[in-house]
Parts: sequence; C-alpha cells; structure tokens
Amino acid sequence: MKVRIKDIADRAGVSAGTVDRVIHNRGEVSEKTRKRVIGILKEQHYEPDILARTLASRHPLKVAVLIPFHTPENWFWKKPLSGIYDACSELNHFKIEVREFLYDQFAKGDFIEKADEGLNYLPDAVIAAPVYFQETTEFFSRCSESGIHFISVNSNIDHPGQLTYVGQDSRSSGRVAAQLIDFGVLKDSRILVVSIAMDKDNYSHILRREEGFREFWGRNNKASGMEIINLSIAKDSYPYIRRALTETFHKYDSIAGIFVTNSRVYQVAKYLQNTSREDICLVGYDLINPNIKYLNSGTIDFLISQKPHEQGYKALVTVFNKLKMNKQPSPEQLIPIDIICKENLCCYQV
Amino acid sequence: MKVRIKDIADRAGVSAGTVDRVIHNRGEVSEKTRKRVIGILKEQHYEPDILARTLASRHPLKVAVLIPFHTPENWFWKKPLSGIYDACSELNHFKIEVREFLYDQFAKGDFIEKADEGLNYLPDAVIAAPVYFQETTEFFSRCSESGIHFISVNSNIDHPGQLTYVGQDSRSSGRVAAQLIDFGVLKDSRILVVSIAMDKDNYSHILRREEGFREFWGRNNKASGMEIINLSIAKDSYPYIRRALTETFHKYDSIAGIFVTNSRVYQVAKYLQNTSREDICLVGYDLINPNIKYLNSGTIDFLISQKPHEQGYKALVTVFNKLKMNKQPSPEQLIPIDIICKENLCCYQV
DNA sequence: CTGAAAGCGCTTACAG
DNA sequence: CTGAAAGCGCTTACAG
Repeated sequence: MKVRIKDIADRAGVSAGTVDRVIHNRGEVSEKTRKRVIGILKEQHYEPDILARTLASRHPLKVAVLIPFHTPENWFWKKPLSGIYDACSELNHFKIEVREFLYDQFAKGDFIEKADEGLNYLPDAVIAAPVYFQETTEFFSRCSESGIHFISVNSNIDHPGQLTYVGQDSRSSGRVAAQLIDFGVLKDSRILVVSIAMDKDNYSHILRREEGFREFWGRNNKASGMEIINLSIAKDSYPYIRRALTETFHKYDSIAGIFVTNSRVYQVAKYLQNTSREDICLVGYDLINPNIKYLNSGTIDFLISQKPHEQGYKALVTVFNKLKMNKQPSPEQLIPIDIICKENLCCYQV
Repeated sequence: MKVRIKDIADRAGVSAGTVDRVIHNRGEVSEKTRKRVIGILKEQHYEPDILARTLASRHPLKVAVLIPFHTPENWFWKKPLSGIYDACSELNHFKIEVREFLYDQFAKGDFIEKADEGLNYLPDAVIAAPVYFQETTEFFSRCSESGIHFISVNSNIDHPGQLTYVGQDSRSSGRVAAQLIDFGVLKDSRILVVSIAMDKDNYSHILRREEGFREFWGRNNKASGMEIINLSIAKDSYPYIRRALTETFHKYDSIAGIFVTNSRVYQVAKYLQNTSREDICLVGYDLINPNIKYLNSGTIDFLISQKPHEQGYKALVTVFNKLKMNKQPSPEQLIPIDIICKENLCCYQV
C-alpha cells in the first residue's frame, strides 16, 4: 500500500542510497539512472515519510527571524515572535531551530546589519517584517540567490519568489472601521480621520487604510451626507497631538466619529477623555496596553486587531509545511480582521 | 543530551523492552524493577520521541466523532467536521483514524444508537456535541468506564473526567451582542430579544445568551433608559414568526434594535425586509447561508460566529496532544467571540 | 557513480 | 517476568 524508498529502489534496480540521492537532488548519480528513478517515483506517487526522515536526519531546519525588536513602550513586535515560538514548540519533534535577528525599526543601518547576520547564519528560510522597502527588497534578492526561502509578514513587499505573505488586507480593514463608525453615528455626521505617522515607512499601511475607509463611504447611500475630514499629525508626542486636535475641534464643531489609522489611537483617546468628549465614536488599531486601557474605560469603542501572534504562527507553519512537507502555500495568507470591543476583549488576550 | 530508552535501560540494568513495558503500563514487570525504572525515568526527565514511537508502532489513534449530521438546509454541523479533518490532515503522518457517527439532532433514539456504534468501534477518544443532556451524560460515563477519553464541543456537559470543553462562552456572547446594539441605537430606546427555539435542548445556550445580554444593560449607565422586551417563539416557521412579530410591533412602536439569540436571525431579517424596517439594528448568531445573505443586504448588522470549524479543529488537536504527546489540555478552551459584519465577512469564510 | 551497512529511538513478537 | 533481535522508513558515512 505505502510506497517506500526500498520499493522504488527494487523497481529501478538500484539501492536505497541512490534513490535517496535522486530525491534530494544531491548529485553523484548518472543521468541515466536519475531519469529512471524519477520516472518510477512519479509513477508510484512516492511520498516520503516525514517521521522517518526527521528521525534519521542529522540536520535541523534553520529559520532566521528578521523583525523589529520590542521595547517596554511598544510590545507589538513581541507577539509575532511568540507566535513563531508557539508554532515551533507544537512542531518541536521536527528539529526546527529558530534564530532571532531583531533590528531597530527606526535605524536603517541596523536593519542592514542584522540582515547580513541573518544570511551568515545560513538559514533554510527567513521570516521578515519589511520596514525599509528598498533594503528589504535587496535582502530578499540575496536570499533568492542563495536558495533561501523567504516570507514577508505584517507588510507585503511582494518580492518575486517570495514563499508567501502573511498579514492583513489594510484596505479592507479601513472599510471595516468605516462600517463600525457608520453604525454608531447618525446620518449626515462629521467624521475625522487621524493619521499619526512619525516615520514614512508605515505609509503604505496607513494610506491603504484611509483608502478603504473612504471607499466604504463612496459605496453607501446613508453615507452621502457624511463629511470626512483628514488630519495628519507628523509627530507622535501628546502635546503636539493635543494642539492639532484642539485646532481641528475649534474649526469643526460636532464631530461624531474618529478613525485613527494606526495603534496611536490611545493618544486621541487621552485627548477625548481630557476634554470630556467620550461620547464621540472612536475606532483604531491594535491590542496594545494603552489602547486596551481606553477600550475598557469606554473611550475607545472598537479596536481592529492585526493578530500579530497569528502572523508569526502562520509564518512558521508555512515554512515547515514547505520545507518539511513539501506543501506549497498560497501566495497570500490574509489574516481575518477581528473586531474587538470591551465585551469580547478577554477571549483575544492570549 | 537527549535521554533515550536505552539510557534508562542501562541505568536500570534491564533491557529496552522492559522499560517500554513500564512506560506503557502494560504489566509483565515485577513490582521491584517497575519501581526502579519509574524512578530513573523521572530522575532523568525522560521524554519519549514521538516520531520514533509513531514510526515503530502498528496501532493508529482511533477517534470517534459523535455530532449531528448536516443537511442542505443546515450546514452548521458540517463545519466542525471539516475542522476535525483539517487538523487530521495536518497531523496525517501520525496515524490518526477518524470515524464519523453522525446522528439526527431531532431524534433522541438515533443519538443513542450512534453512541452505541461509537463505543463498539473501540476508539481511543470521542469528540461529542451534546444535544441530549441526559443521554450524553450516560454516554460519557460509559466512555469513562472503558477508559475512552471524551471531549464535548459547542455545548458543555461538564462531565467529570472530561478531557476538555471546546466552545464559546454563551453569556459573554450575549454581552457582546448587547454592546453592539448599544453602540448602534440612541439612548432610551426599546430593544427586542427574540428567541426562536423549537427544541428544549438548545435552551441552556439561549438562556445564557439572554442572561449575558441583560447583564450588559444592568452594568451600564447609558442603558438605564433602555427598555428590553422578550419574545419567545416556539416554532421555527415563517408564518408563525411573522404573526408573533407583527403582534409585537403592534403592541410596541419604535423598536430600535433586535437581538436574536440563535441562528434563526434570518427569519427576523426576512420579516424586517418585507415590512421595510431595515433601519432597525439586528444582531444574531452564526455564519449560515441565509444569514450571510441578509448580512450582505444590510438587514442584519452583525453576526456572532461560534467558529464551528475551529471547535472541531481544536478538539482533534487536543486529542492528539493528550494521547500522543501526553500534554494535558486546560479544562475549558473558550473560542473567541468573533464579530462579523459585511465588510470583514470575506476573511472569515474558509 | 553506486551499494552495503549502521543508525535514528522506539515497538513488537518471540523465546526462554 | 525478562531479554535479544528484527523492524518501522529514512539518512549517513564509508568503501569501492
């Protein structure tokens, strides 16, 4: 029933060792027997037994992780890492070795340095969160040349030959935010879109979220009366943000809803709380601690989660499936857009 | 570094076969050597190599699945089944054998019959969705006697000795529904809670959802002005439901929101559409096709998913972890309460 | 370029 | 009650 290497070897009139050499493409086989063995492998639908393979093999699967490090102020990047380790420990019998190459997301030079180190580790695969577009592209090209598989998470570089992308569809998440605010405010309301971005790199995220947000209003009748106001704040410091918001509220009265296009929604929440404007609908991103605090106090109504833990988890499972199980992943693995409110928060905190 | 059976055997001055007998508790070992071997196993922190074990072993892990069958009108129960098979194919190298014992959820006799068949299959573990409380309890007791592990999914029997429960916290889901409606309606609104239950068995689900719903209003200030009206409809037929709703709308004008406590929310949506009341906030349960239709048309605002696929998936992984990896699961595995609206629907449809 | 043998860590009859 | 040997399906030096 089950076709083994021995069966193939017998049919081909060679030894198991030779079949193994063919299967793993490691040369030292005459072209003639190689062809013959390959033919029989296909004809017999040979599928390797991964358990036996792993048991017999000396080499672990080496995976390099190239993502920003996390800090006490920003725990976001801790999540993908724990996702990777969780997947790893579920697969712990398969000899997987994970090595971290964590870089400073605000220092391009550090990224380049860590990327080099990652390559020197000679991994079988790389899981990378692209922050610097140009540099990541170059890095992926080098992976490609060296036959190292690579995956982008959280933000998509879309490099040719990339194994998969694991992350959210930013545009859709913007539409979700729009629907939530639409549900919570009256017709003909005024709505504010706040983008707090100190570094250019997250731009593509933010821009696509804004696009999705507007797209929703474009499609819906009720929205015809809505007025959308954009506010870009270039600096992530509360006094700066407070000034910008004060000006805006001065200029436009009766704002009914606010969409903050990234995780800095807690800054806006703080302002709303300080100025007793908690009745305004507020929607933003990411289950980081300051946001959770304002979600629980009711100032933030909804948070959209990017599920960073799941991103890491899926990335590692994908590497495993491809390299150990020879299963080709789909080119994009879009993470569901979870809507978190105070009442369902508990079940999302792992 | 890695402790093998051979290492244990050497230290104990016995053969590998004897250590194996001790590990698997299969007797034929003198009490004296058994004690000694156990001591050394503990002292050396022996962890079996699952790959080698599976490779060498003849016996598959047999899992019986005892859940209602699905019909063209009700696909809900197809989902846990696919979840189980998906988990199974991810673990396909580990020799897992799944056998279905699907029963008619409206025929107690059929449940009893299928439960018997399940036991005759002599499984290592059972995954069961309890519909009939009394009968499932008896069934679980018989499993217990025969040393068969059992898991309840979707609805919790909480039988002593149960491996785990995989499913949602119904009360919390009711609170989530309440928060959504609270967000969408004005203060001092009138809200209707509709329970369409033709069979008593789902009662515990429904009751706890209603409880959670009211609990939310009890806690929140804004809610002080809300008026909650209960409507129980004992028959799942549209004409019947229409009559009940018409009466209710006649009696109470200006209903602003409706919470349907199970998947029959499409019946209410149909009524709202037919009577041009689509501006009423409508929240219910489950991503079944008729509900999805009304979600897309905008009549249903939010659906809460019970994630039946994930329930099945997790149940099987739990069985695997316990019986193959000897990992004890937590007694309850609560599934997140996903909020689905039109704009994030796509990423939840597997 | 190819094969025979040993080994990965465990389980399974079988013999005593 | 216990041990020695063969085997699960693959990989790895090594010898030729």
